[in-house]
Amino acid sequence: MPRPDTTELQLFAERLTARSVLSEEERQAILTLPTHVIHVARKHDFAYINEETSYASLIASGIVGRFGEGPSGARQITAFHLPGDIVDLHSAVRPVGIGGLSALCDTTILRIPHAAIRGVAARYPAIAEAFWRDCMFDAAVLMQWIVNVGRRDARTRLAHIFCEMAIRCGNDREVLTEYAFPVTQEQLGDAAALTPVHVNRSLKTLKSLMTIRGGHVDIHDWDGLARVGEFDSAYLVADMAPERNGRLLAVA
Amino acid sequence: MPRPDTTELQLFAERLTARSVLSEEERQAILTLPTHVIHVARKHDFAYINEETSYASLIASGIVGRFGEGPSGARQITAFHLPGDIVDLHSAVRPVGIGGLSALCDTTILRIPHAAIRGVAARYPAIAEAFWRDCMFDAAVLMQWIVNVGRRDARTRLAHIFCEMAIRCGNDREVLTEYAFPVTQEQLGDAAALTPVHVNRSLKTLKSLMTIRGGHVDIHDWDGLARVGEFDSAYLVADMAPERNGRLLAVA
DNA sequence: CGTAGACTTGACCTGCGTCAACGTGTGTGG
DNA sequence: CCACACACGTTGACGCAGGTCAAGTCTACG
Repeated sequence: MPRPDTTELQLFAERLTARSVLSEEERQAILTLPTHVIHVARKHDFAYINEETSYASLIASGIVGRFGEGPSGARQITAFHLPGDIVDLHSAVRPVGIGGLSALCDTTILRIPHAAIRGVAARYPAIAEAFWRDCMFDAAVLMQWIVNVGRRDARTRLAHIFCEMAIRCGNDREVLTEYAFPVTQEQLGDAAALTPVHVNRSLKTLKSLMTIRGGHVDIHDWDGLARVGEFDSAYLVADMAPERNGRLLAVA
Repeated sequence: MPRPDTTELQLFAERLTARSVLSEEERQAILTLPTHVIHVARKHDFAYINEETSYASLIASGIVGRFGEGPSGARQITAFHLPGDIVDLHSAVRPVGIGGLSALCDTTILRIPHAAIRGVAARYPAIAEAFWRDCMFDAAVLMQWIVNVGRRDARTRLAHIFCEMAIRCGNDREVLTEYAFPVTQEQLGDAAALTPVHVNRSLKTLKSLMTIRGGHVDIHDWDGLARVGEFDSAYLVADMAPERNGRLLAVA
């Protein structure tokens, strides 16, 4: 009888194999990772910067934001994480909180002990490689986020975020012109480095291209939105030329 | 007879061993990596986003900025790299440019073929782990950069950058109250998401805490600068508790 | 000693923040 | 089934940090 968590681990395994080449045995090793379910209510933080951890967190459902904050308490969201993401895979190799983690809506999480993650990575070098590569995709997103927050105006920033989520919600394969994105305008502001008031005003100027209502995004004009958002999906998608993503570290 | 590049590889090896535990044999494997020297004149770009590469770039001397840019040509520097850094270690596992690379001053670079990097990583799992960990330190810096650009005012942003460089120039061990940082105010602006004019004005308000002149930074009041810059070095420094940084992936 | 790139300074402008009030929807208890 | 509360969204008036434009000044190097 299959364990109840298999479905969520499968999501994670799919994400990995979309970017890296894994054998069936390796895939099975991922799917049999031990997990422990926890629930986090919306707007609750469940990890803090510089905190030491002994497990990684796989999102089963919901949305998680990683954030930093200034002494005044002003938050800056540095990344959104969706179901199937391990929000802190990096902690396998440096088990220190690199930022806070907050559930943006009601979220359920599977905790995976670091020991187990390190175990599969040690036994299967191709898995270690896949983990490392996955972390590098996240880093690519971070760089775009800096450009977004640093060099674009409010309208453009928001458009860019909605474009990015449209791709990521479609599992980096297809563009979803409609997807669930249950965040408040205040949280959008924390991500885009804007005040909630200005988010509201800017969203109105995007009305012909996209709308968000009740946590649901509708993109009416993808090309237009991508143009306004100065969005190029290249940084997100893995082209799966096997010589790029397959077992580069495997001993000959 | 030692090869001429050994000195620079040693810098890189030191950086690795400051964060990860490596055996003498593994250290030797790093030091005997094949390299090829190239020189890049100041203000010249030598890598572009989405470009495919077959080597990684170790800085022997000089400073390199990674940048993104908007369609209008406005640049945003997302990271500074110093001698001893491999600016694109991530490319070992995803050989696609994640951003442009520009020499901020005259810079000499050692190119190391991906094949060689993958070779040592495959032969020595502890080295693969060290590489991965190193990339994660860079990611931690990226997150702080987002907070910096998103949520702080001009004066604070600049102070934060000078604090970060004071630690990094001291090899993440000591705070240098004086260090070489040969960048123009325009480049500082590209990093802090400010115009050169405003960088100039903001630097003047920091005069009592630090000054930069002719590419040389003098910090007159470290505590004051760190306070103004809302700077906490925890994200940069590796505490070397061996159970955190040593050979986590080594098979028992 | 001239020229080009960096730095400086001033005057003015604007995108976004701030503050404050008012809608709107949804879930809860009576 | 209503009402009331609370969180979220919306709108307007106004202020300011930082952008923009433009004119110097300094410095290194040929």
